[in-house]
Amino acid sequence: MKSSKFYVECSNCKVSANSDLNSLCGNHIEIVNESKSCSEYKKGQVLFHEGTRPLGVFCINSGKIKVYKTGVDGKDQIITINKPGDLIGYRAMISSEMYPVTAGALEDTKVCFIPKSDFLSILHESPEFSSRLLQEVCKELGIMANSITSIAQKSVRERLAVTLLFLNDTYRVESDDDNSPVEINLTREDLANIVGTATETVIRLLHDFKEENLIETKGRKIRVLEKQKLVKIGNLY
Amino acid sequence: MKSSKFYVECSNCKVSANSDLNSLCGNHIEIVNESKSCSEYKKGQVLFHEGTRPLGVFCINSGKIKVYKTGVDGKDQIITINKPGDLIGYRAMISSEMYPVTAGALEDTKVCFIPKSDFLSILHESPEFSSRLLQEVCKELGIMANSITSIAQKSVRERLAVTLLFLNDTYRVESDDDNSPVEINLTREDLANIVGTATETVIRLLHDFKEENLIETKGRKIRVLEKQKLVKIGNLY
DNA sequence: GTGTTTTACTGATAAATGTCATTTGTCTAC
DNA sequence: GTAGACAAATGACATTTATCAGTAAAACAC
Repeated sequence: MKSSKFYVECSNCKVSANSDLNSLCGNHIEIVNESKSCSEYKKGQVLFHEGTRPLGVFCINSGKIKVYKTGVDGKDQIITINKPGDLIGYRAMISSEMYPVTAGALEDTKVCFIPKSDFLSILHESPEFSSRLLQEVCKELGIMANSITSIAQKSVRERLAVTLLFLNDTYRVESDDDNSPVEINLTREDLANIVGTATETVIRLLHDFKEENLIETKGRKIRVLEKQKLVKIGNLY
Repeated sequence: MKSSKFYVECSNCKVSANSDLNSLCGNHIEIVNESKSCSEYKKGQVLFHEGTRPLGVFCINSGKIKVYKTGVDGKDQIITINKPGDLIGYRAMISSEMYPVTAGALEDTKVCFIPKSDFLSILHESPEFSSRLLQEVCKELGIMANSITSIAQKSVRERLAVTLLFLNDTYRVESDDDNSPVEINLTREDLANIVGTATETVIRLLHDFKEENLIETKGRKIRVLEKQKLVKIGNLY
């Protein structure tokens, strides 16, 4: 499964700047550092499955994770894409439920795993951390409300435009400035599973966007050329 | 605006059994009781508007509140319906954002309003309460993920069946047992705004359900007759 | 109760999107 | 580097759902 191990010290992990874990004090950081295990997931491998019991929390060190839900007909709906620094898998643990979603690697990804007992005890001991998580989760609920409205009301063309802009940010690497070209590397099927439509529909609309010179493609890779025009198409006021 | 005042003591408020506020200790309950103000909103009145700054938290005493987001074309998407005991309006406050949604009364509704400063200080002082809220919010994120998948993948007929089952629970009164008839009292437009479709489509599908003897209607009121069959239509495994 | 406004309902039609089948191209593992 | 597998692309078609227009009925305010 987990193909290989790697090792980082939390204290000098470069993703900590982007992580909720950075609200922990030195003492708690040390507990995390001692109890965690680091491993690499190959593209396509699953971190946890919908319907299973949470055993701990994952902190992404490098790579990208898709968090999705599989519908009755077997089609996946991607809920979020997570990046280095993000914590995943803690929500169901906190609400004492089975995972409502599955998490899988979109590319080769390094993650640290913090066991449930350690995570929960730190959560209880550190008001700073739990307050930070509460803020985070409240913010995400606003984002989700927005997603629901978007899927319910916008056309597929609009949603695809919005999604491309989102992915353009997600796939941007640190070093890039805001307008440097970004290579979005996702299968058309994953893209369709974010937008909430059929793969063929995405392909046809990407073709249109290409003809309108809004994007360019190279194999499966997509580059956004005209952000402003996509903003307009997406009806993002 | 708020047409009339009423008064309840938190200590003998009968909704507290269903409220997250019941995790507060006597001391904190007293602070809430002192600082809160109670008022009644008439059907159709708005508690807070999308885009405005949160000033406090509402605790529903009686009635029902719809929480919705208005799309660019002016159509509303209802995100949740809240009942007595529910707290609303705290999320944006916690994440220090403007309200991402609007809250309006679906029927004449009594609410208590707890000012921001009092609510936030209690949140910081009471680990039990903040932990309870965190659990609550995490659970809701799972529900939202489910909603997104449902809107993205299910047909309108399936979603309407699911929504009717949900409303059947929401409109059930305490005293009723699980199988007593429930009167769902919502405009067809609100129903469409939950399902995420056009009003006419809802009307046509309700007509079908009626012909299939799954529901009966009396004016605008809807009664669910065959829960099990709706479960099947909704593809709720 | 009565009048007025709002909502429910019906039909006809158009538009958007999904589905299926097939070909072409690209990725990946050996 | 090449074979085999997998993904992208395209066309034809079916289906769902939205939109518009108009009438009937119900809810609400006085």
